Amino acid sequence: MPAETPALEAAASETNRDFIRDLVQADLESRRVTSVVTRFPPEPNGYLHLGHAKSICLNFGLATEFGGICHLRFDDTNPVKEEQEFIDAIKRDVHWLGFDWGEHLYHASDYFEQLYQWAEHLIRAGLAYVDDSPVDEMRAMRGTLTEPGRASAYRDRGVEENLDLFRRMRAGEYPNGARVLRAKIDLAAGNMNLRDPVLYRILHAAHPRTGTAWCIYPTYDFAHGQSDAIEKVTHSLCTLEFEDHRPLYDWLIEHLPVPARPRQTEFARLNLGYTVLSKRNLTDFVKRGIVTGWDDPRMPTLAGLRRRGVPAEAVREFVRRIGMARANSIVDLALFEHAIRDRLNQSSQRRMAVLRPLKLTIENFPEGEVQELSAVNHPDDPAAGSRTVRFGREIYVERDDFMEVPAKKFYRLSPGREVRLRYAFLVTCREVVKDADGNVVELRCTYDPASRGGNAPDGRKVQATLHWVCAADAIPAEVRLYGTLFNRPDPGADGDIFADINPESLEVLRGALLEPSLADVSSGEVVQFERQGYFCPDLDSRPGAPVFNRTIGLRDTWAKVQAGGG
RNA sequence: UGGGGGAUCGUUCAAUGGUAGGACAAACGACUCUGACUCGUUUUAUCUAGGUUCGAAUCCUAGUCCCCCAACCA
Repeated sequence: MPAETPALEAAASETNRDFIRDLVQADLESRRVTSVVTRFPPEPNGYLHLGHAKSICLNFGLATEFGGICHLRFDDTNPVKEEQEFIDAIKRDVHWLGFDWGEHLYHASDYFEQLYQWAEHLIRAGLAYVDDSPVDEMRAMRGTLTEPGRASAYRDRGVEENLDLFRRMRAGEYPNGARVLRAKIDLAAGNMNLRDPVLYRILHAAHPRTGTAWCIYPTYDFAHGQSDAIEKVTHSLCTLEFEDHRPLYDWLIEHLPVPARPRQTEFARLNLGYTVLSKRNLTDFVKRGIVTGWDDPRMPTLAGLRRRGVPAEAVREFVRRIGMARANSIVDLALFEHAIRDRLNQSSQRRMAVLRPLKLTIENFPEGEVQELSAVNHPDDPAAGSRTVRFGREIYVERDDFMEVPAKKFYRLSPGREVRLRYAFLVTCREVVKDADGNVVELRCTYDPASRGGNAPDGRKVQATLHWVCAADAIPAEVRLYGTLFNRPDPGADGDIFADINPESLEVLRGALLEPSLADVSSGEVVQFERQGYFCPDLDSRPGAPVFNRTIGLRDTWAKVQAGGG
């Protein structure tokens, strides 16, 4: 066995292997690098979403596994789109996801002076020039996918003139768009990124961090690789659409006196069914009021998921399960939902709540009497203990748990049928009370006093167990049910993403009734409403007026049977 | 039609010349004081056509299809 580096020993085996981890491992073994430095480089022009979570888990995870470090670096080179609010939100969300950059917080804007000096370096080397062409003209002269570009009249300016003009650009002598600095590479290149890409543009705009110190800003291509080099990033990981930029990334690293030679590796971005993971689209939804904000529980943003009650562990587990590859794909939403349920099933205490109440009166239960019953908080975790629930003559059950004319395979409550009320008694439906319009408004039942706790002494079985709340002490609440924001797995595939918006993505239930202990659920805590799903208090809750979000429903085999025409 | 990538169960990720495997989904069954959870069983895949080889998802050749690129966005 060859001596292993500490970094290799640190690579834990419990993590899934993928081509990037293999590459890092190989780089370590070949001593191309001696330690691992990665970075997560968000642009602060919006909130982080699930797609970013994949990148965050990759970059921070890799660093942890190989004993390296991961930087958080804001790619803040476009003050027109970037805001402090987004910087703050991004930090909050990365932390929430469970990662810590420690002291390694950086900004591309920290390097503006160095980048500027390097731009002058390129000019002196005859590898960059100031172009006065208007945008339209430059676009026209760049050629097309099949035709080469043409040189602008300014391409052969002398070094001194270029230097002078570039310095004047910096000094603020020209308006936006008047001139740009371009690299001099190859106007006939098949790769459009090499047709003399723009390195600097004039932007008279205040930057969240540098204020008005600058009026010229480097483009992504000029800032990113050099920032990686300054930070001595060993593995610069990005998504597939930057693949074409790699030759430019390498060209700049090669022609500049940078302190390190980082390498870019691309992986496929995450796509999720019935979801949009594009900051541009998400920004539109916020601006057009299609959602209530970046943290709307229907949004695939980390802030939205957090508000909805999705645990960070579930997001990490999901990312682990989807793997890492170079092939474009659309991950099944069910995989994400499974990760959420899997996590919540372990961590959530059980409670009872009735979403759509139907009154149930127990005729042979003494008027005014209240019984105290014991209910376990978690069936698989005795340490979670139990609580007391009160039971009386009048209770509420779920409307969906009653059918006057039971469908095939429906084995809940119907006239004459006996069911169990969880933790309480067996009850039998004796009579159905309707209003003038024929709507069922109340069930009159009898109970078996000997079945206290839920089982009859004679051992007879019932087919269903129902959740319920006691009319005497139930607390009213608003409950918000969420569906997907889109009504097709590939929103926008026909060109108009707004046409695919699901108009029923939010259902608000105002008459829900909760067992009293639910008044004490703290924010951030997710509980299971038995037989229904996982719910958490929303930040819209007010004293005496709780609002709960449904994080996700339980798997519902009965609903499937019904949908199948049962 | 230029350049760069990619094609493996329904979905997604493995298998790196040697038995095509896992997860999710689906179906069926067991269990059940949650039609949940859990457990068991089952179905289904190497883009096509040639070639190399004892042996090919993997290597070669030729096709087909899909994605990205013509911002002074990232």
